[in-house]
Amino acid sequence: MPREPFLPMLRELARCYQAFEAYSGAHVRNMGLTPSQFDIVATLGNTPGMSFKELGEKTLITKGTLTGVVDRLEAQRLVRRSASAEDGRSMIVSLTPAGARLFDRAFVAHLDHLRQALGDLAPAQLQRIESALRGLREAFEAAPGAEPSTTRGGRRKARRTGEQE
Amino acid sequence: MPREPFLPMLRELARCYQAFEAYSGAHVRNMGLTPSQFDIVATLGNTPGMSFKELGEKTLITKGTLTGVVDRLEAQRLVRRSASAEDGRSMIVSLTPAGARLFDRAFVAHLDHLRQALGDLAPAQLQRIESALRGLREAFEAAPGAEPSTTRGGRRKARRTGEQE
DNA sequence: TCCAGTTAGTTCTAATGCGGACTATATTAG
DNA sequence: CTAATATAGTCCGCATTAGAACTAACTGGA
Repeated sequence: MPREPFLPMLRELARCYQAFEAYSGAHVRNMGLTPSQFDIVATLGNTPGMSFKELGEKTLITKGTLTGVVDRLEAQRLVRRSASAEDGRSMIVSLTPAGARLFDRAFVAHLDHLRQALGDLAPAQLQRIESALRGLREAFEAAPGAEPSTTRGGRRKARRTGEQE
Repeated sequence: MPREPFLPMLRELARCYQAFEAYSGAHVRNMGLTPSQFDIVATLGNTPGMSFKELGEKTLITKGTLTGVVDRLEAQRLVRRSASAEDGRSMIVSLTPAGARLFDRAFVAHLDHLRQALGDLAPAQLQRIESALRGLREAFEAAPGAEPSTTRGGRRKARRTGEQE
């Protein structure tokens, strides 16, 4: 048993995230969507649409996965692809009227569901958790060897070229 | 923009977990393992082996997934299945000598990698993060409608049979 | 003993998920 | 203008992921 003080914390991070995913995901699936699909619908709600790149950054879904998820949402007539007027490479994803109706129903219902779990936590407590998590995330992102992937965490723009440990 | 105070916190939870996965996963992949496979090897290291059930609880991998992950590790001769002497239904998974050697190398290397990101965090800070996360997890697990899955979080033992809201 | 109910693992399906190769388009250097 | 480079999405291979159905083995009570 190595006495690394951060190991129990990392274990708790994984358990906590999985508990959230399980709680949130079960409810989302009851509404006929996968968690990723719900993320997309929730992100596109009340917007005029956005590019794959922007959608991927907001939902933390990598581009390769995003193509498939949008494909399936499009097959259900919940979202629509259209060409960008500004950039010939870019596609705009937006909600169809049916998608917007689903958003109106599902998003509110999901907030209610989350409130059942988190409604009792004080705002100050939520703030503490959030800042604790932010500090932890920044530790990972700032570490040497932290690789900004093509889509995810694209904060810094193209540092050195070869960053293999 | 609904003013739910917990939404920014949940977003930060997801971002933080993904940052950890990206940081940890990239290193693990460089060693020729997937994150799940590494989890299994790390969990089995320095133990006489354990059942699928126990392994699933410790690694947070559901049993259906576990079968496939262990299959691939077994194909690489890193782990071994053997029948349990006590329970005819149960299989014991343990590291082979090659798996134990991999554990010795990879686990230490991975701890070093994690220390590069987390080594500067004070123990008190780690404690704060850990207890913040524990409180959050317990909120999800205690919420009405939180369902302990077959493998994960098996704290309560087999309540009612059909629980579909 | 016998049986109803439970549990351990496997199998199956559908959907992510990541990384890398690929195409088409944009941008920049010269 | 033209070549080199970078970017947006798609496609591919491989591995995970949840959940449900299934089989075999255990457990309890009558």
